Amino acid sequence: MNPITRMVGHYIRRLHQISVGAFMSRISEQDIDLTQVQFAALSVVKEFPEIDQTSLAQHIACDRATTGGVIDRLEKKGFVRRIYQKYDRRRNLIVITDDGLKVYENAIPVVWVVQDDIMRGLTEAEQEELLRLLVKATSASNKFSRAPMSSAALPAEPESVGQMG
Amino acid sequence: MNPITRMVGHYIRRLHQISVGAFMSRISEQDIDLTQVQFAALSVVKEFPEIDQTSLAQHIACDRATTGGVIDRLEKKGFVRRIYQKYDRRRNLIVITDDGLKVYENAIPVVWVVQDDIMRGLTEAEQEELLRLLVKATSASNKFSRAPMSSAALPAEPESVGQMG
DNA sequence: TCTGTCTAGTATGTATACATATGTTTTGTA
DNA sequence: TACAAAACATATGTATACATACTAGACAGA
Repeated sequence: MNPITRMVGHYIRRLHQISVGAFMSRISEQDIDLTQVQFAALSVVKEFPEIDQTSLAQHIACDRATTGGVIDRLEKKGFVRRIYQKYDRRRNLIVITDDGLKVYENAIPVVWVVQDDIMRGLTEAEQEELLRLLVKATSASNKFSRAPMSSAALPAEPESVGQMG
Repeated sequence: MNPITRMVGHYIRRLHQISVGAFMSRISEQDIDLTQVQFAALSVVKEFPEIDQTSLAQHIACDRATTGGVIDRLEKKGFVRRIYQKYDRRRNLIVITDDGLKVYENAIPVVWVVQDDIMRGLTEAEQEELLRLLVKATSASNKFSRAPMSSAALPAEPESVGQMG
């Protein structure tokens, strides 16, 4: 048997592919033009109006360069706007548009369908356990990634690791 | 709390980032120039000498275009060679080089360290359970991805995957 | 005020990941 | 044998993902 079939990383990569594929498949069915990451960004921008890009990056667990690209594409579609300020000209503040809000709310039900697609091979108890273990593993290993999720975006894990982002 | 914190896809993406980050971190410590996917490709090429790119793609669960790029980079580093044939000029057959074999074998111990990095926040029982659920979920949802893993690359008995080291 | 440091965003380059299209070659079938 | 169909690799374009480097701006201490 090939060694890669014993690598947990291989299955994580695979499940990520499946997750992305399922999202794109289900979201296309509804004629919605969003990716998984763009949806995550929209949801954060909706919850925190006038958030700056660096804070947004921490919430969606991307680095600043990647987040800039995500915002570029969302802005091009008219789903968010950048607000340029006077009192701190380094910062862009991001806000969701009416179109963005509409798209976001239409996409929410899709998320739960995708959730089921990804884990449909598991029993209900297994689904809950997988989610629990994913949350636990990501919280514990947060420091290994260059773009760690912000503690604000983590579900109540007081001893979150220092940011490197 | 933000809805993305309840999305399983978000944690899968996050754990994938962590997994890739841990691999690059540990592999760099050993001055080895390989990515996770390149390692997977090497391991398949070593096990199946003169494999063609499409079969390789199925084993590492990438599409053909991506796999072509992976082979390009491995070839540029001198870790694999493409063999162009006469009796079927559509196919490239891939073989591992001596350098590739050396690098591959040096990288193997790193994989188990990474395994531990990724799941270090979990108990031993939880680690086995996570791996089992990942295998089960990926097997069940295989059809949702555009680049499904070939059945040949899937473990015949999921239980055996849980054994590490 | 000046200066060094920090921060925010961007630019560039590399690596997956995949859709779609193209071109070549082989194969199956009429 | 001729031709349609399938297979294989590649080309192009888009989207994460991140390292590194750079610019501009803010800020704190001398």
